[in-house]
Amino acid sequence: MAVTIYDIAKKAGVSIATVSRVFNKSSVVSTTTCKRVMNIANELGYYPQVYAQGLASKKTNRILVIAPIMSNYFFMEVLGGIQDKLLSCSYELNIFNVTLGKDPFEQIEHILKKRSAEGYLFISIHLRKSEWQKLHKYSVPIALIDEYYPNFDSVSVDNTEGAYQAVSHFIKSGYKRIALLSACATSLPVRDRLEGYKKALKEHHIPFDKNLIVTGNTLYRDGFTEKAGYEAMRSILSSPAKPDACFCVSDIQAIGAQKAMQDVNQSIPLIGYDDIKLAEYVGLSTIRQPMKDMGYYATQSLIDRMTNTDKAVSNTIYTPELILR
Amino acid sequence: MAVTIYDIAKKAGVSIATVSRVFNKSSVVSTTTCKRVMNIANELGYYPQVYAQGLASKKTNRILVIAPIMSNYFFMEVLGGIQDKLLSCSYELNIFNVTLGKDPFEQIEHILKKRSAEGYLFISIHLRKSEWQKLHKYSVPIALIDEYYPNFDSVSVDNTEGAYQAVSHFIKSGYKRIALLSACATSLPVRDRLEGYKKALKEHHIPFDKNLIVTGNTLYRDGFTEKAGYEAMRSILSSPAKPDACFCVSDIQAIGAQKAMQDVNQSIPLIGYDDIKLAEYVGLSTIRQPMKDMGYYATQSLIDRMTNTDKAVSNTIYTPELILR
DNA sequence: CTGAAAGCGCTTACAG
DNA sequence: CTGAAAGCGCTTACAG
Repeated sequence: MAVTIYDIAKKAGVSIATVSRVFNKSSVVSTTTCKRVMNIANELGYYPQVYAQGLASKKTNRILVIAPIMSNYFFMEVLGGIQDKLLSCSYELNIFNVTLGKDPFEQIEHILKKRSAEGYLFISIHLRKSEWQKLHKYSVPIALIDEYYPNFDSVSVDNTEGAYQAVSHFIKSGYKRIALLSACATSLPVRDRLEGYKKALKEHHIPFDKNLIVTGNTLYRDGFTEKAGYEAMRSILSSPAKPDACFCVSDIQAIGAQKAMQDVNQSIPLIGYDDIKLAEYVGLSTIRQPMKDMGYYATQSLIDRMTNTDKAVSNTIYTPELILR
Repeated sequence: MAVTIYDIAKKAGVSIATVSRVFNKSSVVSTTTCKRVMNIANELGYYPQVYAQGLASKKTNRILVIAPIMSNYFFMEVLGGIQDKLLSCSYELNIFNVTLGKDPFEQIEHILKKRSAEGYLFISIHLRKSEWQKLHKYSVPIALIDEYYPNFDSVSVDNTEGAYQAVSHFIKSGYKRIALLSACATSLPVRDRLEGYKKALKEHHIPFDKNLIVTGNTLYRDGFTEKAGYEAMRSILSSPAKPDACFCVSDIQAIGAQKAMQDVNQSIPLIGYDDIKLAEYVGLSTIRQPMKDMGYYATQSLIDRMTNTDKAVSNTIYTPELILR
């Protein structure tokens, strides 16, 4: 049997209300009783039961991270930032994985209805406007990472700008036929990056050629895999009118692409996206996203909202940075 | 206000006990009332409150993963396996990060005392025998991944064997001065791999030379980083008596090591450890650990124990596999 | 098959 | 500063 506040109360000769107050740091308790209670609690090895606390106080003290799949680089880094921030708070962190194949909105709505957390951190969750609207009606603290919607606090990176930088750099270096190694087009960041790609071309009066947009066949993880990158690059290199440079929507795909180039002993300049830690070690040029910071500040702004419901909505948009290697 | 069983009970004209039974699939409820209750629950958008359920039933339906840091490759893959298994069960997954710098045993003991989960999955947690002994006294279901202790269910890989395979392969290929690119010596797997390294040397009558054991200066994450690998390889390559091959205790370090070799334009054969997905794409030979399977089966054996406390303890030990690239 | 009732371990106005 | 008491939303013997 676990120790309860009743055990402590009895031994300390006080009421359970007092014990409860001690643990809630309600400053009204006298120092002496506070100390006595604490000592006895330690002695008995007391730990408050989260479930009882939650039920009684109607607070869960939990933050729920909602994300597609957790085992990917971007997510890992963002999560690192979230954890860093949470270290200084007393919130517990839960993670919910949106199952692929099922409607994400439905899953999220269910989760929200369960009310198992006080605040929600959405990572790379992309919904329709009408769906965001509906979620907004739940009027529960939500912060978005890697997505933007005016009604919610958010931290994202200007994907259009990132792609624009990469492609512009190629153009300025004299390249004309620039391939876009893309991923699943349902992904919003992917679409934005395509925008940036087009914008750069247009600005330099290079006609858009849709044959230069290539995707791997592997659709697992929206195509953000080494394998998908490998496949796409193989197909790029074997196409009749070979491109002379390639912008790739993620580093992980770019690493697959590098391998493909090596395997057929051909090489064109490549720029990836994300700047995952590995990029530096495999000599990959890329567009840097401050992933860790994004996690950190999104968490901060979520907590701010949780403690102050009517603070103004903040939408932070980072500018990505071209890293040449 | 969230919908409760009271609301449903009233609307359905039954008692709350009946509503509760419907949701607990207690088969004693008549099909007609069951349907009626279900319909009303859906209509009202009812979701049971986990905290109330937990308090009343004294069950949490949670599994807690306890691990050092989550943002590393090994952890990610193992977690993938855990999640795969959990998909078919109704347990919720929580993750607790052991904070570096503080005593891990103390942290774990606190967590266990809180009793916030019904089963615990330890990933890469290495304690003293006396500490495992103490944890065993809590008589709560615990399964170990990447660690072995006779009293707990566990899934691990024979680290000594893995290192032995790698080093033996080098020796058979004619190499004599084989460096060991190591990591933090407090890590049990690292120590076991050192064992295997020594064993292979001994068997082939090659004297052990401790100058061939190299570690990076970066101790972050126990030295399992690209950076630490890079540093170590730089120092290896600049040592007076340069080795002619190198076995590295993790792929992530090996990738750093590859970069180091490139930077100084030297190259010696390298074998890593883990077989992370990237290894294939950077052409890294390695010792494969079935990380995903480990997560999957450890979870399975934990759940088995949770449902059947006195099943025999199972210690699964995988044999690693040499992958040449 | 169903209901009344006690209880899970806390929190928190309300008095004093 | 402290206590008595109600209540959080469920579950589960115990009767019937």
